Amino acid sequence: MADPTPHLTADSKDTEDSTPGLRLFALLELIGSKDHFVSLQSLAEETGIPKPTVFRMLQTLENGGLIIRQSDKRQYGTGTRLRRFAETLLLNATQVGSRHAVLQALVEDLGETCNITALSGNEILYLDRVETQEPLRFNLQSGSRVPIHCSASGKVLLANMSRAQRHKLLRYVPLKQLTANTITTLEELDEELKVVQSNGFAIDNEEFMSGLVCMAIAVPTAHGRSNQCVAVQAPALRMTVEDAVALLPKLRDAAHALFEIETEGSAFAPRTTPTPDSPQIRI
Amino acid sequence: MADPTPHLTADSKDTEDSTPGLRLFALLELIGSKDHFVSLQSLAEETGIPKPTVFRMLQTLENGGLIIRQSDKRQYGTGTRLRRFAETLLLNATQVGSRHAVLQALVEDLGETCNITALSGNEILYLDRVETQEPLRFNLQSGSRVPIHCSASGKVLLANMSRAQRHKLLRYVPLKQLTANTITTLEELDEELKVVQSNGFAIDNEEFMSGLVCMAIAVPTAHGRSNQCVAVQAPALRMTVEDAVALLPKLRDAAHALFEIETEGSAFAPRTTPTPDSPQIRI
DNA sequence: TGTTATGTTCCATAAAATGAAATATGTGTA
DNA sequence: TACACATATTTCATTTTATGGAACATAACA
Repeated sequence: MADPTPHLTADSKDTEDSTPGLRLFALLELIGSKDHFVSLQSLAEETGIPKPTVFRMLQTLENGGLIIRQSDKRQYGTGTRLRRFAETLLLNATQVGSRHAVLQALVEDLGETCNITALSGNEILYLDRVETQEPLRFNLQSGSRVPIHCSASGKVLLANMSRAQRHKLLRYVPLKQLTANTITTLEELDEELKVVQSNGFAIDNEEFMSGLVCMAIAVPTAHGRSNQCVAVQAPALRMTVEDAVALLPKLRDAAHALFEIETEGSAFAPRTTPTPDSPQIRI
Repeated sequence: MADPTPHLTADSKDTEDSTPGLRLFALLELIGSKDHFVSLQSLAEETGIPKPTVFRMLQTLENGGLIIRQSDKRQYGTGTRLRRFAETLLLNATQVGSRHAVLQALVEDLGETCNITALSGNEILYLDRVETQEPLRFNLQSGSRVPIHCSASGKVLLANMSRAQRHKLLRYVPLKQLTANTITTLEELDEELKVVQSNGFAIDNEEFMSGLVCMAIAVPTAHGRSNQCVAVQAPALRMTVEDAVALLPKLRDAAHALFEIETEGSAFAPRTTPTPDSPQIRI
């Protein structure tokens, strides 16, 4: 049975253990999150997975050298291979590091919270996020997801797609009304996206959450369509739509920096953004 | 269609893939071992696994939030969940017990606060920390982070990188001036790193915080570059740079002990540090 | 010694992984 | 525009693996 209804996991941090491989990894995460050795029994209890199954999973992990058993054979802990993996991973996360640095600099410059987002499935995924120092701010974790039709990032990425592609994607996405401003029909959305496309940026004018204004532009790519955005957001009290538009040049600079990070190797990064100097902006 | 490439993976990366779960993890390792995004094709080639299979595996990993696809959907990289896992793992690994013990012994020996640190993204992460008994001391929690360019650990790890990798990482890291001594230009930093590399240790001479002196050396690894440091720190009033250098041998012993803990299994631990007996030290 | 908590094996069944081949999608070129 | 080529995705019959209830084994404890 193909599953026509995509799961909107929203912000639930439940690990979707849809397949044995991911279950195995989840078990690994559980073991790795302890600072002490753990018994089969406790793992079975904590995960709710039957003991024989956990037993076999642990056996598999041990064969792989990912976990080890203490001398008495009854307690499990993380293995060398796993720790080496973790170290290598962090060591090579230089892209993430640079990305984060760009975001941080942008936030310090603008004084408002900024995000790097990506399209994942039919939702917008927060890749990274740096918060403003202002006491009044909205709280969204890096790694969480928001709907595509009522977020600035979502609209930018949709506007970058072909009409066919977009409609295919939106087919199973309910255009849920989250605030009074949320766009809830395909026709209206198509209209809005035309504006977005011609402007080169998208505004979320309290369409996702009342009182929250957001602006996003696409991070250019060397080839193909963009799948990432950089966005700024703030309470409507502090940032009007006009204020947001005024930040555009700085966002563009950041987007370009992100582009250069993505295309790291290429010594010379041709500016692929059309970037007309002064596009006529319609709001 | 002549197939010039024999199916044996050239890379010797062959881990006993006795089961799908481990194969999945091996794929994850391969992706995590790159400092750039990779295509399905290249993964299929490198692993020798047929494309449709790799495709499904990647799909699984993406569903689990372990990897993400960038821009044009054709390149894969490590996801948020995976990096969080790596950090948690290093912070909580089951050998923290022994690790902590080594640190504790070192602190008792030296009489000053010592840390174990790791690189995560573009920051230095405090993995563990034991405080001196002295009443005058600086307060930094285990789990907190400091900038890479003005910490002894950061400089050691940067010195261990290739020039290209380092510059990629530093390109977007603002070299913020935190004290009068902070190095704030790439040129000066490059110079300093040469010294660090030749010395085999790094000094933070009140570059991060006024009045705080710190020295760090890398914890050796069996394979690849080091991602961890052991460091000692103290108020400048109590420890001059010369004092710090005098502690070098004891730090080296501790680093070696940590190395042995990390590689617990391997009966014989070859000393991978060059460790020339008396390197000419430039300060 | 008996009792309990925990670890391990068995096995019929359900679920998942597999990869060759076909199809689709994009990318570069005439 | 069309065409060739590379890469990505879907399909599907088949093999392989995972699953968990129940039985069995072993260590821990009183």
